Amino acid sequence: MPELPEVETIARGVNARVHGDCIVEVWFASHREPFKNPARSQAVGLEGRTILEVRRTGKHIVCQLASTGADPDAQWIVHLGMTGRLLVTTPEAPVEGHTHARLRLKSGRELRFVDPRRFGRLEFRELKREKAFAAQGLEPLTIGASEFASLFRRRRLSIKAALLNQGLLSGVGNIYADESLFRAGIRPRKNAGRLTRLELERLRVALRSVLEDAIRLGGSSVSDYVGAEGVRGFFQLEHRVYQRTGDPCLSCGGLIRRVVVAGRSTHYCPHCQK
DNA sequence: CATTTCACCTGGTGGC
DNA sequence: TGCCACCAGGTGAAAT
Repeated sequence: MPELPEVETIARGVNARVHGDCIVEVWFASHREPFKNPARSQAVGLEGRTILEVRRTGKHIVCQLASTGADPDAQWIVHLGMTGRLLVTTPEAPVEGHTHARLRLKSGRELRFVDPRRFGRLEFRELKREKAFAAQGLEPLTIGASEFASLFRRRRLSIKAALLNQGLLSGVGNIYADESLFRAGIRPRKNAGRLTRLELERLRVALRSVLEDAIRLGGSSVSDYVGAEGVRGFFQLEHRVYQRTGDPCLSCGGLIRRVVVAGRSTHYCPHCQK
């Protein structure tokens, strides 16, 4: 579901509501183990910790947790998958279906993880033995021109597939891959290694600007995405190609086409993107 | 190796 | 109304 701008919006919203708060009690749904660590050990690790900060890294949400006496600092890492949501509620708020985790906080608030399709992941790390979470790929908001270009050099896959590869860049998903390729005027199926220096630089700038614009508008709410306080984003109103198959291109009037690239729906304007 | 395909899940939508 | 095929913001394992 969520890509970089949505995850950024959620992390900011959650951070504003829970930073400095203390986790009093943790509940996990019994039917599924959330990630590498079993639910029980995550709960034990989380309880009694103070949440120092909640921030985004790639598509991951990292909750930085204070040490408790002998235990060192820790992190709770949340990946929302396709349909995951991280909500701050009151304990009395009705518990909706597919709620997998509830963290009761000292302030009286509750942090909930809800995820119908269960593609999301939860991980607890104690920083004594494990290293702090780090994304594999580079951050598209800050990457420089030469670093960006070198990511794609000599690669034989499509530029769309390369943008989606989290080992190269962290945080780009289907919406923003399509939207940035449109802004840069590049065909999604074009071979990544054959892009010119000029095209790569157009793409880097387009990607950064489309992500920044989307963050400014609170992300894209395509179906049921909501931020921490249940507010929808508005960037879906700015989509120029994503899910606009058969609609007129807003630049040239030609029809937006849908193809499958890298196993994903891919939308582009055949006239504007070469 | 690099690249592609598929399975993992549930729910919504649109055609018949 | 019901049934069914298809689609969905992601990712990692298996296959090529």
